[in-house]
Amino acid sequence: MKFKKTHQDGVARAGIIETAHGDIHTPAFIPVGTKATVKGVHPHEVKEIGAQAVLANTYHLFLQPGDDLIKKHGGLHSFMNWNGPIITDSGGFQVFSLGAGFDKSVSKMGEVKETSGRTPAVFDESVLSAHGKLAIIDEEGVSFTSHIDGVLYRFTPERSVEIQHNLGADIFFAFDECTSPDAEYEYQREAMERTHKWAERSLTAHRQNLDSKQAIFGIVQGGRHADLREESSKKLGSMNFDGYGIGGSFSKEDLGIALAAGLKHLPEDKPRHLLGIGEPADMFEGVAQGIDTFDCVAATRLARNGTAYTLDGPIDLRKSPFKEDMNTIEKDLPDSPATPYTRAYLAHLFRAKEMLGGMIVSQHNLYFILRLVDDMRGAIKEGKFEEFRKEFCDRYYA
RNA sequence: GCGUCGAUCGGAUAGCGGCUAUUCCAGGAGACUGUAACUCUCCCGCCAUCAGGCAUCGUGGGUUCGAGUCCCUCUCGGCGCA
Repeated sequence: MKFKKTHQDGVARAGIIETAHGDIHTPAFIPVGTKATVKGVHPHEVKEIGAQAVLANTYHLFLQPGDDLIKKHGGLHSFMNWNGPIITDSGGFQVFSLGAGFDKSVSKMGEVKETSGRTPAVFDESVLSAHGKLAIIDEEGVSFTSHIDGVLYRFTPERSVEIQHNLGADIFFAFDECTSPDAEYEYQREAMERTHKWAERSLTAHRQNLDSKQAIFGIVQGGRHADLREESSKKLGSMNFDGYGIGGSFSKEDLGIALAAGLKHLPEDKPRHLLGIGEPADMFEGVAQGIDTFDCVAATRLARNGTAYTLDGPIDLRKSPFKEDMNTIEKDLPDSPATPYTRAYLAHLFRAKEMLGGMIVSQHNLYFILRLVDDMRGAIKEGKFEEFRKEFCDRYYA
């Protein structure tokens, strides 16, 4: 993998990530295909809509169908019939969503509230069940029970690298710990330091495999604390990763601060990915601060739940006003895959629980977000990024 | 006509003498950012200063400390026999 920066507009930048399976022109949005499928959208449609790459998940594919099977199949590209670039996430986010975030209403951008919960360093089924969680973290790694069949497994940084080698993505992430936004400062520091150690172990494990042509990205953590973020970026930036991810969760207001501090000491000539962020305003902020790529489930999840992006903000097609709305989702995006359909038809599909509704809107939402980031790239090349940002946001958030 | 069974929120249901009448669907309003998510939450008789208050199980009576639950009347409907 190679990265070339081609344009600069303030701190925002445009460039090209070259992989064995093709180029990614950045800034770019990478659709999420957790279980080797972008939910509800055919691979050829994902391509036609304009996706340059997809992002799959180590945890999910390890559990089902198993990384060995995918290796036997010839790797993820062959398995899912996607011949473009593929990125795999390490499973670190699942440590959060199945551990600290389990059975709580904490999400990636959740409200911040203080609690005193600490994560025990012991692990077996009884401890897991006693804590009502599916994952427990210790210094060496994470023990977790499968959400599918309850079997106990263990991930370490080395194991995550091994699995991701079997999956064979062009780019993969080092195993990290994604903390809850409501964890206290001391825990954020502890988790960040653990993530740093895991990053070193991941890097070492990866470089030992001389046959691998895969690129490895390290993940900056530190929660919503600027000092931790800066420390994390300094530490990770000094390691020889091929690129970097900005991970974790933070309240919406803190995203800008976490980005500024988290990107501060990363090398300019390596790509930066902002993990799990896909709201337009947040992506504008990311690009403005020098982020090159994003991935996010929002486009497809919202779509399956009936919400479609429009240039005037999201609309929930299940709501009563759309029952007899004969307009298309977004008349100002005539090339959207959803253009041939009226809001009334889509509203009907959702009410009738027909899967086609979610499929069409998934395509539309992906098209909307992909195009938005493409337009950001175009604006950077013309030196008009901030103008484009203002123009879009003035209408979208009006 | 006789007998019998039944009538509970828009629909379907639970409820067999004891707090606030159950659940599902439909309807309404929200949520969703490295996907345990085609999911989840709340509302769905009336009033409400959001604490609560007042109603209500086809109708009208009755028994009882207490009735959707038991008894009688009527109305409507299903079934059976004439």
